[in-house]
Amino acid sequence: MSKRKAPQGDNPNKDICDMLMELAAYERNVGRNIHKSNAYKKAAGAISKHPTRITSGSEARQLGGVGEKIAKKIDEILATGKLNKLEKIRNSDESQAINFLTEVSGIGPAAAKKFVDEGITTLDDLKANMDKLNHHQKIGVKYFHDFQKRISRAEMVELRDIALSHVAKEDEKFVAEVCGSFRRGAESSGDIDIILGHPDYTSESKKKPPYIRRVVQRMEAAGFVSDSLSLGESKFMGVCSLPKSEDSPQPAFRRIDIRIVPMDQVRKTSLLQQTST
DNA sequence: TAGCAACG
DNA sequence: CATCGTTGCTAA
Repeated sequence: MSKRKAPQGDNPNKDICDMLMELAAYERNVGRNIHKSNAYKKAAGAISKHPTRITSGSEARQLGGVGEKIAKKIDEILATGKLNKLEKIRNSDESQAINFLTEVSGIGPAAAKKFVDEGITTLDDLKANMDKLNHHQKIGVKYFHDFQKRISRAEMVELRDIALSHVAKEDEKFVAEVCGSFRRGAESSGDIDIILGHPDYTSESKKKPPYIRRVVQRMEAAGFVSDSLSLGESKFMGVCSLPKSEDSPQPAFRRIDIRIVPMDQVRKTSLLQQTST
């Protein structure tokens, strides 16, 4: 489906660009220095447009966006194939802890940095400091292991059927579609994403009817939805699971998103979203 | 209430 | 692939 980007898929300086982009990510997420980060990004962007292999830092400087410091790093990369600073960053306890904490739903770079500064670096640390977490983060900790797991297509079908039955019970005029990778026929998905439309809500409508809240309330009452991460007029993000049956253990808890879009955009949106998860 | 953080 | 819209939280 998707084509080549534009400049060149065969970047002769890819190794350099990758390392600069990694430094950019580090400066943004750990150093919390957006300007340094942007400088690295700019340099990487300029170099990626260069059609031939860079042979020295000073050559790179001609391209613009590359100054003395980055030029020196390029020399080191050309000489040794790696960057000492980057090696140290990769191995640092701080980076590893931040990278881990970021895997918890609701913890982004800023919160991860703050926790690490306070000495909170592991899942157990988080569990011992639940009072320092917001609601979303608490859910992220509670279901950390479940959220790491993929959802088989068979389970996705079950989740879909349950979810759509609740939607239909709320109002049979709803149109509902599961989008994301499931729609493309993927054998597993990371979460379940449902798009909702209703004939009484179109682009022309002035106000958004409280459809989402009603649907979610019904799903909660039925025990299908167990937690809410956020719930607004047009979007719900939360947690659901298959019903627990007698002999089998409690099924995994899954992330579920429900969005309502104007009726005339349902098809367009669900098709557009096909590239996520 | 504005502005940041996080998600998708 | 980055950007942006939606939501929640909190400082002022």
